[in-house]
Amino acid sequence: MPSKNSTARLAEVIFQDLRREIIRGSLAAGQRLPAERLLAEGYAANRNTVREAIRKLEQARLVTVRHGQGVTVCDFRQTATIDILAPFLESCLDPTERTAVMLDLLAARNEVVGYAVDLAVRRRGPEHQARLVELAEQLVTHFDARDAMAVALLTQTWLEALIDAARSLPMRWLANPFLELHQGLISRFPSMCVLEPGLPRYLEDFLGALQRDDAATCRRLTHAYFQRVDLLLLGRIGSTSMLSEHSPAPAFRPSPISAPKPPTE
Amino acid sequence: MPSKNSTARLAEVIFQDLRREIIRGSLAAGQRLPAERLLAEGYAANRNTVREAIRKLEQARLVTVRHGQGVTVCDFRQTATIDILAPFLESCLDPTERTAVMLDLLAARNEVVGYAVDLAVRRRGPEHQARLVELAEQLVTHFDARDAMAVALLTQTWLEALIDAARSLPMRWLANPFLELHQGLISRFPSMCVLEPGLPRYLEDFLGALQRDDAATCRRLTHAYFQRVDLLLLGRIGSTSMLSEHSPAPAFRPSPISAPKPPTE
DNA sequence: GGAGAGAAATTGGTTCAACCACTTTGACTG
DNA sequence: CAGTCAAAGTGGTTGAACCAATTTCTCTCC
Repeated sequence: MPSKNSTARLAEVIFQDLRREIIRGSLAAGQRLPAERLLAEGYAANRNTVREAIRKLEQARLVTVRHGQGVTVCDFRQTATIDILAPFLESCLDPTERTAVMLDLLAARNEVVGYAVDLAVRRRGPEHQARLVELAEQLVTHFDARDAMAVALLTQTWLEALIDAARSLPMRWLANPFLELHQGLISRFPSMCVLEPGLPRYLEDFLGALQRDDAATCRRLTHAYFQRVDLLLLGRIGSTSMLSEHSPAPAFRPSPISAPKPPTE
Repeated sequence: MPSKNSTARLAEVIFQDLRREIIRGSLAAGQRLPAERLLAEGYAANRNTVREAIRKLEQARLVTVRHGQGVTVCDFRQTATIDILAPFLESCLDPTERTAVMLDLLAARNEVVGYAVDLAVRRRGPEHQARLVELAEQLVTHFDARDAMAVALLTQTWLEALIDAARSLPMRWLANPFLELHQGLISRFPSMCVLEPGLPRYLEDFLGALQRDDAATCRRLTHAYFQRVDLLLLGRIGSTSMLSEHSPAPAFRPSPISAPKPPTE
């Protein structure tokens, strides 16, 4: 395994650290972040560096910044976007909530994929169809070779091809966080790569329905296949310690700040 | 109409300006941004201020930054997330593409809402149900009073209540960009507030189906209602100059930079 | 002349110190 | 006691300087 990139940018480290504190609740919603000068001191960093981290927190809708008043933590459960998924699964300390989010995430993913398939079948061009046929062949090849990792990576490509075929920018933008999360999970947890026995059958039936422009069947088949995959995944998650990689203690403790009353909105 | 906020933060202005340039294609995918020092000079700003803007672009997945190499523009059509929707509709210069995205957006919104309804019916608690009943009453009241703006705002609240009732964090995170966009549109374009004649009937039928735990019917009713609303909206968009508010010329012109070849990935 | 080493230039990353602008606080004045 | 205004605290911006990664180019050596 390649060692962690030793040249991590300090601003990025601070951003991720504060984000983790927010997700874990150490920095609770409504609470004020320590002043930039204090944060800089706490991280042994310069104020400008801290400010870059705060800009990223702001863009991720995890804090709101008001001139003269300070930086207040948002309730990320209410305000965040789907981008928060990966760091949430990484940092969340409550295994119950993490599992619940994982279940809901998989269901939502399947819903989005289902809609993408629907669009893809109706809007695809010849080049998209050729791409899907090509990917299906490669998938079956690696499936027969029992190469779970290759199948997982190609499944990622398969999903991207479906989204390309859907020719919908909002669809792509909606799906990107899911694809990114999927990518991150299979690269960090290779054991998440499963071989679902029904894969060749799914691909065959899918392409058949695709030829008939049968969007409903394509959607149903895809939904069913990924549900079976998710069942396998959940079985592994239940039996391993996956998703329980806890990050080390934060470099900064917001100790000298007694939780102030939520600011007047 | 209140004048534009005069105390806009410079870093935020630069961020939005560069974002607009990226969306419009003046800063094309693969191209390199001018060096931070040049950007600072172009905006008559300090380099640290420019860097804060670049951090936001990076967080929005519109650029990638590499030490020693520069800032390269991403293909936002491929890499962005649904957060880009509002600025895209604001800044996109191609009316054809803007309309296409608008149509796809509404369809995707209805798909997401449909899924939220499905979850909401199955997971709701008494407090959520009471909230929906209360909102339905208020909606009918304002509908009878022909108060289109109030109906639009309450519809927003209605959607949020449905998402709350779904009790799914990923669902909430998925829906937030849509809700935010909706909020921004109705506040900036009050003419987008329509009174769909079938609203009272929809609410009545919805609550009836809710009582019977009939998720499928609730989903179908909601989907149908919002499709009718969208039809009205699209009629207005077609007949007015809505969504054609072009921002002023950018403060910065990436003139001295001849498009370099895409960097080796 | 070509390959390789190394210096120089370019670019982002970080630091320091200072000052401006907005908000809140609280003491002072009437 | 109310209003005013100074002070404190906080984010916003600036300028200069230096560090670090990468690219580019030149020079040396074979």
